[in-house]
Amino acid sequence: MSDELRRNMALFPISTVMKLTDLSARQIRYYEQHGLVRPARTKGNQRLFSFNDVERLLEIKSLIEKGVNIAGIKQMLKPVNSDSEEATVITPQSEEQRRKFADSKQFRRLMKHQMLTGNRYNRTTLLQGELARFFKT
DNA sequence: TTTCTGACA
DNA sequence: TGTCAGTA
Repeated sequence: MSDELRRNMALFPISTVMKLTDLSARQIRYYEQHGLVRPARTKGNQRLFSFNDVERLLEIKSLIEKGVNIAGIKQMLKPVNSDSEEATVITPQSEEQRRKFADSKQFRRLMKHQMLTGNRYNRTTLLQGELARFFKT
């Protein structure tokens, strides 16, 4: 399984993303409305976020904290699809499979990998810190 | 129980 | 952005 694929796997429900990003569900949905992120959906219409989505949300968060408005962020984070989403939107395996995976050893490895590796630009990402915090407590 | 959309403040 | 309503 390629890194690209792993980063684009839709795995987290909004509750997990809230903890990871420290954003409210209201904010996350609001940013989605404005096209800042494109989480996948389950058959039940529930949002499923990927590592890429979470990372994007963290970038958005930092930008908001710096006083940048939605319009400004839209221009800075333009390509919502070109280099990541859509083409790879992995899918929502069945709910059972997803939940099972989210608690598996493989998942732990994935998380660890994300913490150590970071994104494809070999740059330390905000997500790494969030991930570490998420697993310590 | 959790999440979703829409709406009001 | 928070929060409430009515669903799925």
